[in-house]
Amino acid sequence: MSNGSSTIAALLRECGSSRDLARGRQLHSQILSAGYRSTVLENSLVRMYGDCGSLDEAVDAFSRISSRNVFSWNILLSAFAQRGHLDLARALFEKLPQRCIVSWTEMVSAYAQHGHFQSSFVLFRRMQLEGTRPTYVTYATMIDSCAEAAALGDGRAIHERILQLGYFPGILVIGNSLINFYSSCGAVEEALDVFQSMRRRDLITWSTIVSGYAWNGLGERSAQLFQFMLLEGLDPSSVTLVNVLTSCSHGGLLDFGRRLFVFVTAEVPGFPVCREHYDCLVDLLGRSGRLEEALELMESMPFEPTALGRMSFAASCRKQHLEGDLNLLYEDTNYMALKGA
DNA sequence: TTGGAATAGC
Repeated sequence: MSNGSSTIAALLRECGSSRDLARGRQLHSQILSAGYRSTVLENSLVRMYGDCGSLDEAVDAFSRISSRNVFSWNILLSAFAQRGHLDLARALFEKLPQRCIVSWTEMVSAYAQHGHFQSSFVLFRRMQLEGTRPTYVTYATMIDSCAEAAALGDGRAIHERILQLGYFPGILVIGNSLINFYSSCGAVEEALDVFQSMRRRDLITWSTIVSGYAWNGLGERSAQLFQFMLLEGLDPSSVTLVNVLTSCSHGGLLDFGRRLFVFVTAEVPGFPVCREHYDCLVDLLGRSGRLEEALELMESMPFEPTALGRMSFAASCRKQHLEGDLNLLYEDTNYMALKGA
């Protein structure tokens, strides 16, 4: 019987990560008709609805839990926090019957992810004053917060603390966050120092450092590191390509980005090319001032551009203060953007 | 069972 409910919990989890609300609801009614009742399962339902973005149903499922535990509360908090309902999340947080390190970290992380750098810092301090010890996840969150705010000094201080606590170089995600932090602040040499002192590196580590160089306009070194990544036997994932192409856009690396796209899609067997990659390419061309090429690509690519892709193209046109012929092009795409949005 | 993995222009 408990076997059955753990299988259902896993299925619910799948629905959440693929945002398959319809299937989640279906499972929900199956659970009800089978008469399954356990807090684990009820918590999984709240989580599924939260992950699918249906907060009303998450709240409803929460309110029906017969005996709520600390997991139930944290899952609800996370549903509010991750959808950006910071006030709701905060109110819940201050009433929470039991508050643990996960609740604190979730709240700190929510502020960081939505650009409230000060609030995340204040809460991080309060948490320690109230006697809760941060874990490495909390520190990784704080490093992300500093990356988001480009707060080089604060991030360095946290880096120091991380070293004192011994969370680096041993813990992989701490290293990954630090690389992201230093390169977001333009401190690529420090990002490389972190990269080199890591004991273990995964695909995220490599793609973060490759992106970091691209983001800062250092195409040669980015390309070099990308080669090393392949030599290490790591295949770029779909996310890696989006990530690096986006960084190329930011760093103005038109040639590297274009070559990378061609290489990966042609040379990596079974690489899952999707519309997001084409959107990135359109964005890269647009930002590099190649508006006509971007438009050609939009018309010839094997996927319909997404609303985001169209918007980014329209933004490139607007940014370049188009005149003459290109004005027409702007009108067209603006129209497309409006239609697509 | 809950919080670390990502898709980043201001």
